[in-house]
Amino acid sequence: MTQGTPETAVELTEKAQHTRQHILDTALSLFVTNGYEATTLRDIASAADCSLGLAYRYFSRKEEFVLALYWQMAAETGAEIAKLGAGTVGERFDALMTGRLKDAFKYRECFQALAAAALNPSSGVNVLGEQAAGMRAEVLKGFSILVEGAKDAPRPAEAYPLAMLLYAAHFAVILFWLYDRTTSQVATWNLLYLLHTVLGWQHQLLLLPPAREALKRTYRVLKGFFEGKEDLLLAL
Amino acid sequence: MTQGTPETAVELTEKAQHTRQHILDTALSLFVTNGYEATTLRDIASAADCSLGLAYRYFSRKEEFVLALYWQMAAETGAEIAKLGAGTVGERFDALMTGRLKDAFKYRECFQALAAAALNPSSGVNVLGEQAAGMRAEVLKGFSILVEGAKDAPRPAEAYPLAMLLYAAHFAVILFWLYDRTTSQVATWNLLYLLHTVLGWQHQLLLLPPAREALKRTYRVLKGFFEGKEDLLLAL
DNA sequence: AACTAAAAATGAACATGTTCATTTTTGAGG
DNA sequence: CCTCAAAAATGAACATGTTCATTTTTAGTT
Repeated sequence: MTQGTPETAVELTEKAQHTRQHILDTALSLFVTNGYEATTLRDIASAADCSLGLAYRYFSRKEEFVLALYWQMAAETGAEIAKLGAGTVGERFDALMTGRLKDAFKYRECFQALAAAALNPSSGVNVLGEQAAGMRAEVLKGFSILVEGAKDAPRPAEAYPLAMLLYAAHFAVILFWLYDRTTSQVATWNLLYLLHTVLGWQHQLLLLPPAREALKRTYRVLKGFFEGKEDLLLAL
Repeated sequence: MTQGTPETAVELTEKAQHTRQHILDTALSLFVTNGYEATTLRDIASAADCSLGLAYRYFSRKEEFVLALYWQMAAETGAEIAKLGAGTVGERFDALMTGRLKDAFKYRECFQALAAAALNPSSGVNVLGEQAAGMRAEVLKGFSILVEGAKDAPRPAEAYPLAMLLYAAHFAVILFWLYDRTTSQVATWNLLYLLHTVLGWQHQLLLLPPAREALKRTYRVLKGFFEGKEDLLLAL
């Protein structure tokens, strides 16, 4: 609910927490004013009035600063869903994403760097996979609530698969937004509105067996993808 | 059709071409054997029997090596589409992507690095945008042919929008594949099969006005996204 | 107060991508 | 064969992310 490093093995003393937070705040503020790439770790250390080595005591790589921010935002997503007003799945998803992206705007460049790092499995930054499993489960639960609490919720059997689909869509939209070069990210807002429309068909569509079957298959694919398991059920 | 740097302003002499190609080949082979990250530019230079500086004469950054590879594969995509057998849109798309991904397999890690760089607008590597416009147009034309030559091609008005959708889907599948941690990328193959199924509905679906409208809107969103223009028609 | 082990903090050293001033090679013209 | 400017090639120097051996501080115990 607060910030940074979930499921970290090591406990930090109160003083360490303070120092860590101070360095993190300094770093984020430098990122916002000067940009992520342009901010060197020496800049951060000197702005935070500490040594280079100390920054590395708390953040094992540069991306870790943004990762801390990401954890914070991911955690907030659950809370935001809870605050969502009544409405259809489409409306709730739209409202959620619009809000989240607006919040993230000032850190857009930071998240670009994070996405780049996360896309590189060898970078050690894992937004998906192992360590993130807890957070993923939590956000997924949030999307379940989003679906189940909607006016046009599908039948129970389809609710969780649909939630998974929205979870994947939420990542896709974030990626789209990060790389959207249209002015004011117009394309992203149009995409969200389009999704709004298409999600409006969801309830009717899922009355048809082929659509239900496709959703189930989509669910299996995404589950395999996010969990990264070998998924012994190979095909079909 | 051959390799590297399309629309490069500077002309290279024959000797320069040779040297460049030699360095590129050396680099790619090192990438494959030792991995992209583990291969330093000093490794490349020494394996290619040249100085560090010379490598930079031909490749302004490390990612440029993989970018050259990417251009080559993107160019081949057009040729692969032409070779595609008869079949439905779904079958042809499936066959194309399966083939392309199998070809790309040995460079998977390289492309991960490239994707990471490409995702970072500040990195100067642009797989989309300006310089890539020519290649994009060409590949898009390829997808048009894929659609129009299919047994279940939609009506002409919908062909190009559908081609654009496939173009976007092809990027999405590549990204999915790059980050697919299931064994042998099973999730990706399942995804492709799923898309195969869903694309099988395309023809019937596009007889319905709402679906046609949605496709048209999707087209507009994607067009804006890829061209990165401000797209004055703001909403709806 | 003295001692001490753990925690916190330091900064020099390193690796590697990148730049650049300089040198060497090439090849056309006289 | 000589000249010389352009092309090709060099390698030292730089910037910055990262590591690590070392020093300083902290806090609990005697």
